[in-house]
Amino acid sequence: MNSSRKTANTAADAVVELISQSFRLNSRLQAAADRMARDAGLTGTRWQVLNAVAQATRPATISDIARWMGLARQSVQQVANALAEDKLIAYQSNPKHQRAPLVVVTKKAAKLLEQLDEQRYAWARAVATTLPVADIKVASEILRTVREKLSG
Amino acid sequence: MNSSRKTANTAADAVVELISQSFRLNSRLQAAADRMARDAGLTGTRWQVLNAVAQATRPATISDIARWMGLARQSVQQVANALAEDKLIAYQSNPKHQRAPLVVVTKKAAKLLEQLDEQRYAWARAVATTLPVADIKVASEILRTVREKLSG
DNA sequence: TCAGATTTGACTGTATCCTGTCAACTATGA
DNA sequence: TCATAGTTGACAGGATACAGTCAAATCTGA
Repeated sequence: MNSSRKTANTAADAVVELISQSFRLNSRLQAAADRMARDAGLTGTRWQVLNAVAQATRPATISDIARWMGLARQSVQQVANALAEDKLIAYQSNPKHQRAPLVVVTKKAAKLLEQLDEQRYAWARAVATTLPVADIKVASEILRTVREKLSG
Repeated sequence: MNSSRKTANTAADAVVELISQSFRLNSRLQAAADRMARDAGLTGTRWQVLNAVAQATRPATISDIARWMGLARQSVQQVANALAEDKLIAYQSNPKHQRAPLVVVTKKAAKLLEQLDEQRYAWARAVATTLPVADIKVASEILRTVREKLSG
């Protein structure tokens, strides 16, 4: 297979190459997340949704979570309903919108997330070795900026 | 929603943040690819598989393509079979392995890819504006290195 | 040479993830 | 106030993406 594409000469070439790397990395990340979440009885996706709910600075609606993750509203809705079935999240009535309840994680889920967070950091420390922190931060910023250009 | 997480203090923090950005970006990229491929009668995924087949330096098997993309073998197999149904790829007998045919794009697919490549570069040029090329390349390298740490 | 390990495509079943549609609810502006 | 536009969850259907299993083909090492 072609593992080394031609060097990027223009900014557009560099962006195309970055997108290619992003796609290829994401497949591996999803697989890694699936493996890690498996012991906890979760899938990578359910973990990500659960994590997004937990990380929200204030109780959020399904639509809020979906916008934050960049996924379609209905994709998150389906996963969230499955999580609610398993008592990992709970819906609370939303005074601002009768039809759009606020989502919170249950204690049961909080414990799972705590365990998974340890695994995640152990994994992250292993990945971080030999990588310059400054470069990692540059990469984060680039990804964030590209995403914002797509979201707007 | 929580749009600004706490600043990464350690290398592990930086990696966790990078992964989060990668997931969120990928959702948007997939959506953008789907939109672009739609006019050509493709989905984002079919375009990516088709592109991987076309980019291969030599005729590759489905397993080769899957390893390159980072997806499960059977995931690519299913998409490839659909592409073959639509006469966008063709299977050629593989002298090295009777059971694993080599995959090539058809002329029909080559034309589609050419059109899509123009759209992709126009898109990439728009995204590239205001982004330092050096930073984009740093990001690419980081993503590539992280992926390789996961593949091994 | 040749038995065991590995690779591969087909098949099955489950979990995402998307688009589109609908009705309920909310926000906006005249 | 009130008609209209926008948002939201439920539902349906199609397209990935995965794990697991099987049989055929290939590879490996003794």
